[in-house]
Amino acid sequence: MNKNERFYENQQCDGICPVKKTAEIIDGKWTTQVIRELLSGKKRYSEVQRALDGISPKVLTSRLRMLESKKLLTRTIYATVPPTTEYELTKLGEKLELVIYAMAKFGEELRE
Amino acid sequence: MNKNERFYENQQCDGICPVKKTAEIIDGKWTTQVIRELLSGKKRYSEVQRALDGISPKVLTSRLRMLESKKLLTRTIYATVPPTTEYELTKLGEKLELVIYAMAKFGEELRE
DNA sequence: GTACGTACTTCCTTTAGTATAGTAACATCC
DNA sequence: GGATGTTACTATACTAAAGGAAGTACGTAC
Repeated sequence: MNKNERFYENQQCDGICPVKKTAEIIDGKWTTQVIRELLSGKKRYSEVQRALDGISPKVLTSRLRMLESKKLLTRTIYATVPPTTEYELTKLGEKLELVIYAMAKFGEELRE
Repeated sequence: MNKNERFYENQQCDGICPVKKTAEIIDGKWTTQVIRELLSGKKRYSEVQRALDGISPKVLTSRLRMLESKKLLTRTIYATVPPTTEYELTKLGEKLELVIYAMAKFGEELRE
C-alpha cells in the first residue's frame, strides 16, 4: 500500500472522484447484498429474493435495473412458462468482488 | 483470493453479515468522502467542510458523530477562541483504508 | 457596531425503503 | 372446469431517513 499511500488525497478527487463513483453504485441498504449474491454465479430473480430475506420486489427490481444500466450485470429473459429471468455479473461487475471482499474483512473486525 | 473465494456465500451472512455491517457504516452520499479526508491525517471540522465541496454542516456533523459513536474516529475539542474541534481516525477507523482503496481502484475502472 | 469565523441546530423537502395488492400466462389439482 | 399455484414483475400508499437551505451562539478584530 506504500506506493499508493497518497491515493486518497484531494487533488485526485477533483471532478469526479473514483471513490465517489463507487460509493454511488454501492449506496443503499441492499445493493451490496444483491452483488454479493451474484458473485457466486448467475441467479434468477426469485433466487435473489429468497436469499435476501426482507427485500421488497420494488427495491430488488430497482437495484437490478440500476446495476444493469451501469453495465455491471446482464439480464436474460427466457420464454419459459412462467417466464424466468437470469441475472449475471459482467466482467466489470465481477471486479466489485474486491470491494465486497474488503468490506467483508472490515466487517469482521467489528465483532465485539 | 482463492482461499477465500467462497467468503461471500450465504451461510456466512446469516445473522449479521460482515458485508452488511460495513455497508451500514459507509452508507450515504458523504460518509466515504469524510473518511477519505481523514485518512490523510487529523483534520478540523472546517477543513473537512472546505475539502468536501457542497456538504451541508448538518450532514457533516451527523456523519462525524455517527463515526465517533462507532469508535471509528475521535473528537477532540480545544478551548480556543473560537473553539476548534479535531477529528482523527482510530486504529479501527484506519482499517477502512483498505475498503476505500478497493473502492478507488474500482472507480478508476469506470472511466469511459 | 458590524463583519467574520467556527461549530453547530432547526426546518423543510426529497429520496429510499416497506407493505401490500395486482397482472399475465399457463399448468396442475380437485 | 373453476380454483389455485408459479414467476417476475408493476402499482399504489405510506413512513422513515437523508440531505439542503438557512439560522444560531459565541466570541474576536477593526
